[in-house]
Amino acid sequence: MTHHRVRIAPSPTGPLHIGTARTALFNYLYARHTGGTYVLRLEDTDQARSSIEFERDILDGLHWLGLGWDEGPEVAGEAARGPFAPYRQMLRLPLYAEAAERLLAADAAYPCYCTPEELSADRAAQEAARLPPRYVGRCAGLTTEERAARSADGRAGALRFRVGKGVVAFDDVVRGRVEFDVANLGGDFVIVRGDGSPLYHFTVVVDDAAMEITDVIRGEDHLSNTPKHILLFRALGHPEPRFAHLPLILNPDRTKMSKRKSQTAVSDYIEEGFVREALVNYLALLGWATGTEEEVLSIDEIVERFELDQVHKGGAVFDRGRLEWLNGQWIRRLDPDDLVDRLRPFVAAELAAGRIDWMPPDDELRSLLPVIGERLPTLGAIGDLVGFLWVRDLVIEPALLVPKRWDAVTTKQGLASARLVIAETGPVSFEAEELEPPLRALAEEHAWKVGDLFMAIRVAVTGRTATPPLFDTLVALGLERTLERLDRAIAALEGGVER
RNA sequence: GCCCCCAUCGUCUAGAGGCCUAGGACGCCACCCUUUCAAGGUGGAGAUCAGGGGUUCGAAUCCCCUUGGGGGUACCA
Repeated sequence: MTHHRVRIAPSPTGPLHIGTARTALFNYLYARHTGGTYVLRLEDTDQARSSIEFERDILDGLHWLGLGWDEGPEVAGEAARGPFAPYRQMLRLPLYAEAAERLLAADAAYPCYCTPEELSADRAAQEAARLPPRYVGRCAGLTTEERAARSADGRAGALRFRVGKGVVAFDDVVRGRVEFDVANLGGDFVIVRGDGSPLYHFTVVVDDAAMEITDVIRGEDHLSNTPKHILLFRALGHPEPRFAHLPLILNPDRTKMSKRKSQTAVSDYIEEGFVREALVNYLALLGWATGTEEEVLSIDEIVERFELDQVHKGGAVFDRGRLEWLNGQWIRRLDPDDLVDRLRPFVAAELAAGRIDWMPPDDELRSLLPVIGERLPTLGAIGDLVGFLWVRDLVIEPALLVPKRWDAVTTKQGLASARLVIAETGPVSFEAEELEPPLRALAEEHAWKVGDLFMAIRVAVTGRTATPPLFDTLVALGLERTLERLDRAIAALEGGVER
């Protein structure tokens, strides 16, 4: 049995994209399922667009998701670990130069001196003639003397790979047999720029060969590039890996998921309070299914069940609603202490934003868990849900105070008598179970609907109509602050309310 | 334009010739629970399996065509 080596090769030209995360996940799943090796390689040859900030965002994001790799740079900007180091393409330049030299020596590639103007003129002419764009091969047959003359002119030669003739076929693990006629590849393509820097199609093959990658698992957008890669593998004298092209993640309009039409940055999902378990679970189920009716799965359970050849062929629309549902499932499954740890930064963010006035201690947060857990679609929703617990002066919309069936006078009377009842229970016995019966009795005594009474109290102490259960909320607030808020609400009702 | 890929409820999917009068999940609707909101439970609407031809005793499943959608066509990755 072969030892599988797979890789994720992100380009630090933008923040970690949901699609990259999914590709990373599938590589991870495959490596772990087969007991193989999972490599991370940074493809930073586009120096104009690459940055260390993006590199950090990508590595941190993948770590956050729990998709650790066996070889590659652990931390942005730092050296990599593994037998094939370095794992950052800008540090591997000599390797590409050497490979380019070999291809040139074998005449598998040749220097091309065409100017951008010539090239775009060619393209324009082809377009006018309604022909597919392709390199015309102006420099393909240059003699050594002609090449020397052009170099002497000071023209920088790019290196073009000879595409040749024939059909390239391969067996894609998810798609089956795929064939391309080399004639449709667009002619000889550039592998090294005029300035000597190598291009993607070239570096990816040189590195996959050097790093002994056995299975290339990537997005479907690379399917049409695969014949170029295969040709390069052959020219370099290296056996071709197996290829598996994953279906794309789509915008709601079924085009390739993009920043323009969807939220694509993993960091944005983290900031909203999605948990890694849910994101991983959701992403794994985009384009793959267990074949059973299991839906909520941990990453280990997914590793166990994952099979690359069960991956779907068709693209999948990113459905945020389903992700939110899974997020709720996972929030409810988390260990309480873990959940407190994860919630804390979101409460801190509320404080930093000035939406609350102080930071609750961990044990307070923890005691709240039973009533807030099932009400949090995301961790970031905690402020909206119970932020009222940690503000000094609650702002209440007076009109909200009066239940639909009541008027201001009744509300005032209701709150005042409720205040009396609550005060009587005293601080020692201020518990949910003790608060409810007397308040219900109060409603009955006045022939009020309990819902109306409870709603008036709810709004008075929280400022909202949707909250966790009322009595748990009162206990969380404490006797003193409960009474204080009731007093303020009663005062606000003075002189009636417009509605 | 050319090349390649794809096609089951709105969405994610089960389905590898008879088990399918097509199953599950999200979302939606109703009911139950209930002090609000959730969560949970029960039920419902929702797919002539893109369309048309074949193959076969039998096709969502195999083949062909059409249509539709997507991706790729750079001295980007």
